[in-house]
Amino acid sequence: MSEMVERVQQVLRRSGMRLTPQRRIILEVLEESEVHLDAEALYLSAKARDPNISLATVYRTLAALREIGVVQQRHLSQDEQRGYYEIDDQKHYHFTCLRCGKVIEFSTPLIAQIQQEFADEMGVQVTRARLYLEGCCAACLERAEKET
Amino acid sequence: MSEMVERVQQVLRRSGMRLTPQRRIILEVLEESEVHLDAEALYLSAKARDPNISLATVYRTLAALREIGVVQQRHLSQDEQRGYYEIDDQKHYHFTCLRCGKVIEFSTPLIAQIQQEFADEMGVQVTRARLYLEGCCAACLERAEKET
DNA sequence: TTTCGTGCAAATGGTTTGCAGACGC
DNA sequence: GCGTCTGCAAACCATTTGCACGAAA
Repeated sequence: MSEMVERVQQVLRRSGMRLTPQRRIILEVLEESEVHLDAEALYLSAKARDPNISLATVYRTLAALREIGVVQQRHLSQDEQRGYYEIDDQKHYHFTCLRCGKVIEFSTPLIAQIQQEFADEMGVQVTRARLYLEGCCAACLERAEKET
Repeated sequence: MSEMVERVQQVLRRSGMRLTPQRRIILEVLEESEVHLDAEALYLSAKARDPNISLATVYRTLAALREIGVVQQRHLSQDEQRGYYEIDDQKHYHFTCLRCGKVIEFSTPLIAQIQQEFADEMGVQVTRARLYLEGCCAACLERAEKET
């Protein structure tokens, strides 16, 4: 069992929840995936390991994992209402190419600074920051250039 | 006619679209609203001025306005899939209190810096940045304090 | 008089839920 | 055994769409 899955088991336990085979599969798929998965994609990958798993279980597991802070839901583009899911390793952010859909992850210390400054100024507590950049990736820029 | 509405009319024209009474009402509601509206709330406010207006028209208008860059759709909390809409005045961001739902708008020059640095580093073009902070507002922090 | 926009109602699609059985502690 | 979890199917709800009519250039 991966270190991450083990950690999640602890957290689940503390909330009176269980690490079932289905939940383990979903965690593994999330952990191994290179790309950002929506519920349907996650369901299909999970189904490959356990043909009996149901989409409802995927959603319920995602809800449970979000509740305990293990998984984050993303809205990668402003024009999409579907959710994408990933293990919450906190401090990384996303750039989405509006042309080809490619997603690039990045990080920056400036977000922590913004968070800090805003919290100090307003007397609030900031527990999460989401930053999404959108635009056109290098490959698409190049392709657009050629077409001109 | 407000300056903003007039400006929008130009942009609509350029795309072969019209500024109908319904669209004007929706723009006015968006412009005058203090809070962030979802489609349903926008529909109700618009209906107060024109009882015949339909929810479908609200959605179609929002889609049109987003297409020409006049309106932005927001996902104010990670746990909500419903969209909230506002006139796109670009450089301001949102803090949402997860306890009471209060939304605070703010701005910071650091986002422009992040955008710039990322674009330079990766050779991409960044056309939009969305930043959402979530946490607990001052009032809710205080209330929580008292309850302890 | 052609094009674009609207209202209505029905369809869509992602997500949630009720229920009865299965499983883990 | 008790309480949690699952699969299935039905329900939900925000959003979209087809269609026939209405309005604007």
